[in-house]
Amino acid sequence: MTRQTKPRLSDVAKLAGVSLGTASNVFSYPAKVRPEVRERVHAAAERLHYLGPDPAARLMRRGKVNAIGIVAPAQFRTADALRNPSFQMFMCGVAEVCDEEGTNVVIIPDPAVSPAINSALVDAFIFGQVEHLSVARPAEMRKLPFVVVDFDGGEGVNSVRIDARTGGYLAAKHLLDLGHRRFAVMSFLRTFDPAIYHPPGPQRDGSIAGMPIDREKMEGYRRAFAEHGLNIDDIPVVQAHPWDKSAAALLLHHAPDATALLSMAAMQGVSLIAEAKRRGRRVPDDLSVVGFNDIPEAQHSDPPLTVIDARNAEKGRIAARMVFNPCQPTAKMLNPSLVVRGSTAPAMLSNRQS
Amino acid sequence: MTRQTKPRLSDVAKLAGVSLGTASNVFSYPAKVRPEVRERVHAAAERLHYLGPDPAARLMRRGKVNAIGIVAPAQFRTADALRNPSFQMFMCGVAEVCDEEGTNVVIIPDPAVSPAINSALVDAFIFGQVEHLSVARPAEMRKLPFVVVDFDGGEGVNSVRIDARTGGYLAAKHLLDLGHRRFAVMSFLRTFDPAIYHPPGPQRDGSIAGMPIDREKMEGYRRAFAEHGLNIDDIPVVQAHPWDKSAAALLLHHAPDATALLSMAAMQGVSLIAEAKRRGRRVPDDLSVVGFNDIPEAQHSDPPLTVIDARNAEKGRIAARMVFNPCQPTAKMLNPSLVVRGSTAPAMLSNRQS
DNA sequence: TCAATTACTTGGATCGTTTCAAAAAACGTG
DNA sequence: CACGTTTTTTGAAACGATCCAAGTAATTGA
Repeated sequence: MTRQTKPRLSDVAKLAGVSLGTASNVFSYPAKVRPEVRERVHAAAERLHYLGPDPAARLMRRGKVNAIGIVAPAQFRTADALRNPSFQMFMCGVAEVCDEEGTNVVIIPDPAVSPAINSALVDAFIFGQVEHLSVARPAEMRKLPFVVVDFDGGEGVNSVRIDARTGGYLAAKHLLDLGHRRFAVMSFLRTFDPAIYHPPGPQRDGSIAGMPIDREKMEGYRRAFAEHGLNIDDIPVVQAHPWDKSAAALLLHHAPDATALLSMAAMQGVSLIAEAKRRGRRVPDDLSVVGFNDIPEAQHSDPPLTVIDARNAEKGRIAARMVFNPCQPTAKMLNPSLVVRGSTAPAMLSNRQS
Repeated sequence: MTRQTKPRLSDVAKLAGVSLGTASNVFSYPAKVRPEVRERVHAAAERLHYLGPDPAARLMRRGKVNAIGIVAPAQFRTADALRNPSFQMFMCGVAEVCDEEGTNVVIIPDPAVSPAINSALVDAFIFGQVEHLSVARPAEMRKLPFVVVDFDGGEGVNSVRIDARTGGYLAAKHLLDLGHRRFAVMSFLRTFDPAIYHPPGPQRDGSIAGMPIDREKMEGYRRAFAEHGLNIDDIPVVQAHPWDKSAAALLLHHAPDATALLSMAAMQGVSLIAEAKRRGRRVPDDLSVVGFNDIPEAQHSDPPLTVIDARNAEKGRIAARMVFNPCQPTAKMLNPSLVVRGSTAPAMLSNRQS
């Protein structure tokens, strides 16, 4: 007998001398089968090198895949998701729970960029940083549980998000409390287009921040500034993709006298430190920098970057648990915290007085 | 009519007044269907909120999932894979190709740790850093194409690997050429056990390096040393998990007079720089460090770490292309290169003479 | 020993598509 | 309009398991 084709459960059943149904039970509900028979079936499976029920066929009947899908943030393809440090932390959190549950993780590009989501075989979806609820349509249509991240889905939708408003507030307040009064902001640009410089001015709208969550950070900054009689509209902003290496130079060029920088992304915070040092400015002596998201790079830069910890891993864990134990849909909000490291210091007296 | 259950293709076909087969063709081979009919079917699908063929059923018939699986390195669960910087780069490379092909990526724990691989719905497997060919059994049994990484699978098995021997050689030669003569090595421990100090001695065997690829690095070091009349067995080695933060201190404690450090992992290289600075040693003035794998952290440390670039992303791209265009199985070997950054400098004269 | 109870097994229906041979329709031509 | 081609459409048979009602065997109690 040539083993041309892969063994099916029916082959195993035949060899073991039992019915297909019984063989199926051996693999799916072993308790239902007499140990002796079970043994025989396993032996037959062994001999045929049968690896267990075909996942596709099982899925078909059972409707369960043993996998959950993480959908990349807006405009991201799979590779972008894997490259992004804060999303990596989020995925790690999700994966920790999946490892416990014994399920696989599928990474899926943003549906706006690729239709791959429609052919994704998963039991549930986690939509990473969401802009519109519409991305969740495929999940709703397929009646699969899902969670949206960093977005308020409203009634009846699971969501987890960080209180970015408070995060922004804490970042700005930290610098203000250190006596800083001359600021510049690095905000988030979703696309890979060149960085944009937004000069101070009262007419700036929400578009100077890339995602809903970034607008919230900005509001947090605004509130902290207001408490010190400053207006965010008077502060220069550069909007750039998190990996745009030219952005740091652009910001430092347009805000040469700022003593404190607020970055909405941790990577840009790290770049700002590097670029500042390159320009001969000492961090934190001449210039303080605060980033957002406590990524590993923030800890290894020199000096280590002070950041707002957006608790990405925890966010991932919570999101995963939500889809694993489907219950009343809830909107969970996490509290960020300030992690003070070496990139911030009191403003020098000379700067304070200005 | 209550829409309790999700619409099936047969519902769409009925509503559109065509046969099931034709409706199927509309979604799978539109060219086979008259535009007018196609239109009608699409309209019916629209009305029923039908999202396209059920992936599970399609998979069942077609045998294609539109996803490929990346299996985590030995002993790694999914979360470990996502946390490891050099494996991240590898996965990014894979993902880039998958994004082009429009397929999803599934991350699967090492079969030795979790059986999730048996229920993984993928069209092909990429086995990340492999120790034994046996991990590929599930792929062989299911007759799915696969590639093993950093391992020679022998005849008839696809593989991609870095020439780690040359990598090790380049790293050691770089330091030797700079005049260094007193070394210490940080090698790789697969488990989370405490770091192990291996004193110099002729009896040390392969176990002082964790994976096949690490033994190759060690051989590269040995060759370079031999060219300068040195013996690797006379050099202290600490073997540690890449994220074991205590390992750097252990190494510097046991090799206080080394002027050059060779690390088999980039993260440990970064840690060594940090720990050395903490102990008041200047890098690269007093101490040179070379790491392996050009991860982002290597670029952002201070000073930036000199590394061997193991071309992880390229490795991922090649692995992915191999499983997408199944052809004659090949064993592809990549050449590493030395990336000189700020963590290495000529040995001081006083050290040279010793 | 027989009926009642319990513990396993069985066979066939089913999941929602794709596939493919065969039938039907449409088309072109003399 | 009858004929041969070509283009479309049809209907039934897979794909490889799970599920369940119904049947058979083993066990118990009297």
